[in-house]
Amino acid sequence: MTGIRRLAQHLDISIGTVSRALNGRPDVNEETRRRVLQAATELGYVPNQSGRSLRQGTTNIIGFMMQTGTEITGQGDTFFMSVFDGIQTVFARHRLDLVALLCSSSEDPDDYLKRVVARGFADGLILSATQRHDPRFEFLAKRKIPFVTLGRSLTDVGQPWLDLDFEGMAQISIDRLVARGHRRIAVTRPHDDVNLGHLFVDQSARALAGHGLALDPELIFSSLPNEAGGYQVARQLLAMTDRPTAILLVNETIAIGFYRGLSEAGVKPGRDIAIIGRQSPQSHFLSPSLTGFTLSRRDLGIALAEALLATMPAFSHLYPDADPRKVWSEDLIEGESDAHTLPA
Amino acid sequence: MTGIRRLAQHLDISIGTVSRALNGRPDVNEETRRRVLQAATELGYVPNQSGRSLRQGTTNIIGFMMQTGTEITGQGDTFFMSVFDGIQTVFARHRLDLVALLCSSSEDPDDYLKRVVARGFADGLILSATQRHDPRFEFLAKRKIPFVTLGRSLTDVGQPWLDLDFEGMAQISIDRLVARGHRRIAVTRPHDDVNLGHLFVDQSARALAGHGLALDPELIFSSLPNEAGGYQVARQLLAMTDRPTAILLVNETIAIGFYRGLSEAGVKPGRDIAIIGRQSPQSHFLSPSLTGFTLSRRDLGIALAEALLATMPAFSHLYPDADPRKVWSEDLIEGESDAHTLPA
DNA sequence: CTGACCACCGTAAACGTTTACGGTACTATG
DNA sequence: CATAGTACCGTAAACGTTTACGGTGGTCAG
Repeated sequence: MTGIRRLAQHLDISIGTVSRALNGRPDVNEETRRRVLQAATELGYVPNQSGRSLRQGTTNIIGFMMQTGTEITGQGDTFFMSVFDGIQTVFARHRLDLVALLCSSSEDPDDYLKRVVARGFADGLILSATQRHDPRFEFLAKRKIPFVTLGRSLTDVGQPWLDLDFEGMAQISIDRLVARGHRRIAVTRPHDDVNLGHLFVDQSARALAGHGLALDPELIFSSLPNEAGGYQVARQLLAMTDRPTAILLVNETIAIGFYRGLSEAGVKPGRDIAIIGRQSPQSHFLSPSLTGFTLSRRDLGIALAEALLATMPAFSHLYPDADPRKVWSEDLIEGESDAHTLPA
Repeated sequence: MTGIRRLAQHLDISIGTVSRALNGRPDVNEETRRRVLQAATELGYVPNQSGRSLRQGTTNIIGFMMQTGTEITGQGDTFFMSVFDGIQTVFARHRLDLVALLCSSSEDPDDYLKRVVARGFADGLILSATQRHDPRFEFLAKRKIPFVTLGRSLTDVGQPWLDLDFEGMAQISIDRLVARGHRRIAVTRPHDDVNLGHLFVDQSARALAGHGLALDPELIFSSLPNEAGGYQVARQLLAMTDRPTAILLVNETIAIGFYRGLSEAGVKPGRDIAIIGRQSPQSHFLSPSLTGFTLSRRDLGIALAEALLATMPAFSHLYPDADPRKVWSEDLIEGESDAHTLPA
């Protein structure tokens, strides 16, 4: 005798009543419910998830899909850890288990997702590393699997998304640098077809145009979104005959490598070149200090979780006014790296 | 009509036969098996995991438990990503799904593990961030849940483990530095009760003793295992009146912060102080280049996976000679950071 | 007193598998 | 021809839940 049956036998009531009592159904005497609950903790009863899943067709699992290898995630991975933390706190409230689904860099993300879905693994998914055209969205929409994405995409199937305000960052950065006299301003972007690259570069160009300036195509640097990428960008930039006087770094981690590349050539941030980037736990150890954007990754995670729950029928009533699509502005932390000013 | 029943009806055979055919049982005609397999792909049939789990009492899931926050994992998290990658490749061969269970830094790892186990989540577990005394081991052993740990512990319940050869690294480093004339050699260790700290410091002391030297307790620096920790160590070290002439860095990530702290004071690695650390993707961007240990994290992951499978009854026959307990030696990559030599 | 209503509870089916058991038809052996 | 053996397949139980449905006993209004 195991499971709910054991509990029922012990209390000398039926398993139906036990189940109802545990699941908070109204049609059960409060006194019996109390007894059931007590016996459950006493006997250490915990419902079998397989039985429950089989019956209800739901797994109580939410998957957060990421990709291994910093070359792909590009945020130094600690970014996602913090976001994950925020998501976890929300789901824990609803007894939903959050797991990380790490797609190996050697596997196609689309195939990986198909496997996960075919297995009926999760009730909902959170997708990151969204591509500019992302076939995963259509796939999930067709299967009617609730999901939310971290990052916008041109592929729109009506799913909720959250994203960082890359346009805003570009605009603020450009305005700031132009005001300091810069005319030749470089920007970086990830090497692959991830959407944020387009958003960032395009808005940088528009912002420059607003000042009557153009974005020189030569000054758009594609890089791996990690330290190595930043280093490469520095080398390329230093090798140019007509160097830019300022640069925008779109990724969090590349500043480390970029600084290194500069210092090898004796070029000092804030004195010889102006830099605006993104803050990270690592960037605090850069010198001169980095001027860069920052936000609470944990809050972002919380918002992601709530956006997903809002689309899941079983929970949507709890989050009636969750923002289905929102851009998160980052705050600019002023450092020394963009102090470089040109004469008017 | 759904699932296996639909398939059976479509083929006009019984569900039992279908199941046997799909699961590779011997007592089914090869011709019918072929037909079943073909129909399965045609109709896109994929067995329901809940039904299967309920019947077999197994989930086909392996969990890799880590902790969020670099303050805890200490390896810059990219370490675990690579290990994860290796594990994944092995499990994929056996149709086991690997998920990452990320314990939030705000939750007690023991409680988290209990929740996971109570839910019957996984058939096996891989534990990281092993403490010197780790109650999780006894808990899992009592429940007879197969698990393997990345990292040794004083708590021994007979579980398999893999670990890095911290003793070997300490020995080699000390020998090397002593040969270069160093007498006052500092070591770092994580601030908490994680086992590797003890292994590393103790062996360093023994190695020094082998040369007739003692490890000055003042030269044992506890630090957070991240960039900030390395920076703090540098500050403390520089503030000492009787500075060490060499130092061993036990973590991968702290070199970044340590270098920064030194450079602020104009102290140059390899010229003013000798440093031996651990290589990481980030450390390649340090200058002067870091002398440090390295190993294939992916191979480590593969070995971890095989060690776990060897303890699982359903798979143990496939890995008869998997090493249940093994220390992985790292290779020393010679850089410039330990060039500093003292006169005899 | 009768009927309706209500609060609570028990019964049993259903979810989709796997697998022990037994049955059938055919082959080989004496 | 009788028997044993074999190859293959169908039947049905079991895994642990949830939940629709119906039943029981009580209360209360008419």
